[in-house]
Amino acid sequence: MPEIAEVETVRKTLKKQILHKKIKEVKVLYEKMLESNPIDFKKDLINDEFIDIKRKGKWLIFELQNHYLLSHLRMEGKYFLKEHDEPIEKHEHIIITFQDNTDLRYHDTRKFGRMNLINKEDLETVEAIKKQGLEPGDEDLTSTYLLSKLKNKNLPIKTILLDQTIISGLGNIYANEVLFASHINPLKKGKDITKKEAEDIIISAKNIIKRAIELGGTTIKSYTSSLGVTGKFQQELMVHKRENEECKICHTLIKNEKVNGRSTYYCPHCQK
DNA sequence: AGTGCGACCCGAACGC
DNA sequence: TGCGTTCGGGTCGCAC
Repeated sequence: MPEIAEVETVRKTLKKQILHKKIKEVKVLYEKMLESNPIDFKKDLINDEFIDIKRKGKWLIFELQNHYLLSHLRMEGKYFLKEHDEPIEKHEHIIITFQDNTDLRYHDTRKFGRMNLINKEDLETVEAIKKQGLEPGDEDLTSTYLLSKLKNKNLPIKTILLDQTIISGLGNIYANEVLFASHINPLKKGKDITKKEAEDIIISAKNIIKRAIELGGTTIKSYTSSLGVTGKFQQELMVHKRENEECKICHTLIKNEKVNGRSTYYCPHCQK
């Protein structure tokens, strides 16, 4: 499932391959995928071209001459580049065809991903983008910032780390890994996090995300595509998806329990 | 305002 | 074997 590292990898990979190619056809095979009206979506994309691809948190922001295409991959979204004459596969929902007869195809098994085509001047008004917090790669993300957000919070720190308005881009996998690296129990309440612990969280988040991006993301499920995006970070996971396996540090069995409805993996010995 | 939870999806895993 | 059921996961929107 794509987290920020995968999204960043997709951004970089696509950027090398689709910029400045004129769009000649757009197929929308699953309309609920779009926040926009499908008719306008097609009309506005055709004859335009991608001129840059940016990212905000887990949102991909495709810049065109006149619009931005916002795309969130959620759990299973993937982009493939294919020749236009290749058969359309079951879960390909949006197909953008370029003048050179190559397709950019959006594939999403569970149909959870979303796209939104907006006018350029409206980017600042899109709530989903506007409310994103600081990113792990952002210099302004400091323990002071995090502590200010944790003050008075009764929620478990694990839940808070998933709140994209505080830290943008940490998903379930990285939240589990960051807390392991910081030796913090996932259930510890936000308001009880110390300055030292907040520092550990920030340092771990920055390191883990940086490392994951270097390795091209996590991708538990195999994710080979025509883009050549294959995550290697899963080999470095310390707790995530390792229930009842030994902790790589102390050999205690890793636990998995739901915290606010989300699978939470931790070492009961290393994360007291 | 802060918090909790169902809905959105469908393949995989599980139960019988 | 084959059927039916349950589960998961990021985000939104609604209820409290």
